[in-house]
Amino acid sequence: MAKRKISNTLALAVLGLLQEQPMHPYEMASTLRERHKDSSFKVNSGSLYDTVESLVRHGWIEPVETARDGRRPERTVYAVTGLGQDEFVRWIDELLRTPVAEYPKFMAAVSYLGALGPHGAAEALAERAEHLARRIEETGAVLADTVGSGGVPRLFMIEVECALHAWEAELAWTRRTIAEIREGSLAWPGAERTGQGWTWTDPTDEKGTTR
Amino acid sequence: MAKRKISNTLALAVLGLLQEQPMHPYEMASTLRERHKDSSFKVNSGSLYDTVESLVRHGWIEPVETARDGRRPERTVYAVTGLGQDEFVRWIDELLRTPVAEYPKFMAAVSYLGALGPHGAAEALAERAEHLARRIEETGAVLADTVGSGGVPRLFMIEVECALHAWEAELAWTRRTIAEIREGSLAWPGAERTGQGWTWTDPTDEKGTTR
DNA sequence: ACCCGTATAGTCGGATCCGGCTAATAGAGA
DNA sequence: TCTCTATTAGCCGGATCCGACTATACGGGT
Repeated sequence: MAKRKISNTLALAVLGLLQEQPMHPYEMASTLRERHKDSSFKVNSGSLYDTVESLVRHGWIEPVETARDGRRPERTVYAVTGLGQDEFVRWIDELLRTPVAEYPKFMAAVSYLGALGPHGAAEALAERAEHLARRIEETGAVLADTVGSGGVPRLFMIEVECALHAWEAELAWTRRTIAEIREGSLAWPGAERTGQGWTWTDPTDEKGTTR
Repeated sequence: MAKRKISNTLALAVLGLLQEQPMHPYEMASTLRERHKDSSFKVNSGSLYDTVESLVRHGWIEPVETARDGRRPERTVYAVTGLGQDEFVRWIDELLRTPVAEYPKFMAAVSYLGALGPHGAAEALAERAEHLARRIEETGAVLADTVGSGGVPRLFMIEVECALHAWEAELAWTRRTIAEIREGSLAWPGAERTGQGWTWTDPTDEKGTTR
């Protein structure tokens, strides 16, 4: 599959907002935050202006007016073009259809879980589990009093449900792994590379070397 | 929490490898690929050399020799320093303990699931589900014939189990959502923004609600 | 003997990203 | 009335990242 000319998903958010009505960048940022979309998109004002400019260059959006209130910096209002409208839908479709490799920080750390030793690893994972549990609870509450109260249709916050589900899975894995470490069912070899391949010490076997 | 001076996790991979023995960058890349660590770290040769240089600047690693075989480009071999060793452990600990916001492409797309309409959305999700299922199967197979055969201790590929778990959760959510769309239990309001707020058509209620 | 694909090893320029900055206004409080 | 902070709005320099490229060596086929 050919690479997309614009890959930053913040551009997708911009396109989404302009689908509703023309806006200036600052309003995009505040609207995204208001709607809790800042948990699915990294809303950074610096990147936002770059992104908008890039969308203009590609002809997906265009400036429609530049207004000025008093002596405040002038705001440029943008609207989506026909091309932008099409690309918006095509892009979403593509992102949904084809999973792409992502590299979450957590995976990186889990790769080297061994380095902390069984005790340290369980400790660290336990703290993460607490954070996750708290975050899940908080997000659940937000969801309950926006969608739950009927203020916003469920579809408009479906990504929050999705994220919640993902965190729950991560929490489950984390807790299970802590348990396995503590009960010893996850063997903790000391890693040593000797010439070709690996040598490690099986903890069930007494003469162990640790690095 | 103060921001880390180096945030690219590829640096963590480098540190991890140099924990075992000194190496030159090209060997790091091939070792990572050999051990399937390239699914947790984005191994890009360009980034790798930049990363190594940055680690040197920070004094976490240092060049120990520059060898040359025949007329091939010379290779610089690096080793981890004491500082680098400490930081390695501290960094892993921090990454495990505190979850940070990440912005997967999938979440971005799910945010605008509505734009595809119920039919298109279910279609797209269904294709994703197939891809995910295939990937899970393939990865499971790899895991089985590396760890399963006893060639490598389980701890050394624990991140693969973790990723597998995450994909399974994503697949479950995806399938459940497809089902909800198809059976109509996920209401599909037509989004229209009228002046302030939205108006949407609630399929159960005839006269739209406004927010 | 020659060609082609792959492995080895690394460089470089340009695109992207982001944090920190400016600057004006509105409103709260002393 | 005067200062202090928050909000509105956007800009910019430097750090980071990555794809595309160079160049040599090696092994196998024809």
